[in-house]
Amino acid sequence: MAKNFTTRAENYSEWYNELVVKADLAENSAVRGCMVIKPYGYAIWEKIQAVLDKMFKDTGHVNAYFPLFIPKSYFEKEAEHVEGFAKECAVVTHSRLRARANGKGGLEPDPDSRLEEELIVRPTSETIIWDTYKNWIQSYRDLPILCNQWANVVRWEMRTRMFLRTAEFLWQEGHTAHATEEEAVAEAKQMLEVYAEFAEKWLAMPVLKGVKSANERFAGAIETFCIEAMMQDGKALQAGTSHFLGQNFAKAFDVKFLTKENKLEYVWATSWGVSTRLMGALIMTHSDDNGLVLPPKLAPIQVVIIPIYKNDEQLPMISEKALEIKKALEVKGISVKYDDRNTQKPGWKFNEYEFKGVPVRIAIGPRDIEEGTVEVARRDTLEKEVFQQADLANKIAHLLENIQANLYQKALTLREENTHKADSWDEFKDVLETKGGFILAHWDGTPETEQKIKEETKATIRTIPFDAPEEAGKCIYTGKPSARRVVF
RNA sequence: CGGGGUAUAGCGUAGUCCGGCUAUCGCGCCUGCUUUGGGAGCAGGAGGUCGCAGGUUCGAAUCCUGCUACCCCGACCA
Repeated sequence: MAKNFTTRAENYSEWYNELVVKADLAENSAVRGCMVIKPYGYAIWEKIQAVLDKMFKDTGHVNAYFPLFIPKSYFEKEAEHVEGFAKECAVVTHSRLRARANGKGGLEPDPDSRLEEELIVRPTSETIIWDTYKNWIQSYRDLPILCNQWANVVRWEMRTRMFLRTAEFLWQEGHTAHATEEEAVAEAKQMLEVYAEFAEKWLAMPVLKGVKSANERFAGAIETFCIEAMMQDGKALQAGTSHFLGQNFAKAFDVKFLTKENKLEYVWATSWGVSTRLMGALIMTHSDDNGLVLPPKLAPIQVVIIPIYKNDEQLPMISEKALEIKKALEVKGISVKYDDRNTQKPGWKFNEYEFKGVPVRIAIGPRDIEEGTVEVARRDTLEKEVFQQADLANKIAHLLENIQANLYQKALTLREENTHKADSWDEFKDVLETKGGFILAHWDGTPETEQKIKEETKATIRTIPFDAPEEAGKCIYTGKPSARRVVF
């Protein structure tokens, strides 16, 4: 990726922001740190929702909905959890407004309406869900509970970025309750697999599956599994997490059940989530200087047809052919937009749909009508080719598959080119400085060492990969033995 | 929350140091004509509490004080 998307974009961040604006995905809201997701951006989110929702249901989950407000005291019940989220909560203190007392006009919270207990706008729903689950669970026959919630959450972040970290964001959060530790761990791992499959097959984004180190773990979890992707600037992005919560929340909310053997035991828990950040990942993984590049499987518009005509007499004939093509494509399940607006010129439209990342563009004009052809342009390579109209639908369907595969391969190649091994402290620092990207290195497994490495180099352990080969080595920092490499 | 920066039309900006005529220019928008295979040309037109609140001054976008919002870097995070 070059950095000349616009003359103003001086770094990757600016490039990304420009891209979001030009592709018409979202804009900053008047509300601090929040964003407005525009119709085209939301269409992508709906697609993500639809696919994930089906995958959740295929793995036995059901949807439910829990309250937006959480009583403050719920947070106080799980010590680590409250510590993790306390600094970024929106707090509701009053229930009504009144005219300002100083008589200058305007409104102020009515002091008489002060809430006895403040309500927290959910930053995540573990607490209120576990408070609810307590009432749902008495016996092993009530387990497992496999619920998912599609919702918005609020985290009062210091610094925000569209899609990647907004004060309010949309997500799904799964919360499950199990009778045994093994079952809960299996659930957490299964959902990570679901996320990884979604990322790779739908987003065309290769991910590393693994475990978070203790320092990076979710507040209140025993183990955090994650998928990590590499963006085009070589930086890592956490694209999804799945947590094994052990019995922490069951103990905090006193959720016990009677086993077959009539023994009272605490329930085992998991939670897992992905958010609108996935859209940020999608943008940063594939886009180029001409705008967004969407993988065909997620594009709200997969094919756009643009008529080219000199005068209004030519249009009906072209439209007839274009609509015929549109119909043939739609029969194949391809989503097609025919843009016959006479308010914009063809060149303008070409640019417009490139900004929007539409995978395939078909242009059809008088010349094509005569010769029985169309001009087909693919967004990923920007190549144009003349296709015969005969059997066009099959050719386009094939092309879409081809683009999907190509995007994945391109992203994978980029990751591989930017992943290096380091076997000594000097080599580690050198690679970090000169190459960046992911570094595979040995680590002694202690939080202290991780912390020291972070302090000295700013590098963090992104994940401890599941599929890392067993390989004896020495920690790059302390020289102590290590069984496998981790990803910095 | 620490460091740096910015705020002028829908968007991007000039002007601010050194106060002074009707606040500059480009994109976009509207009207008309000509155009249409890669962001059209010409002509005309509409659009402004110069972030907010005070202050200094004959006079403030410009100087002073306070506030707010946004952007970048860091810490934190999905």
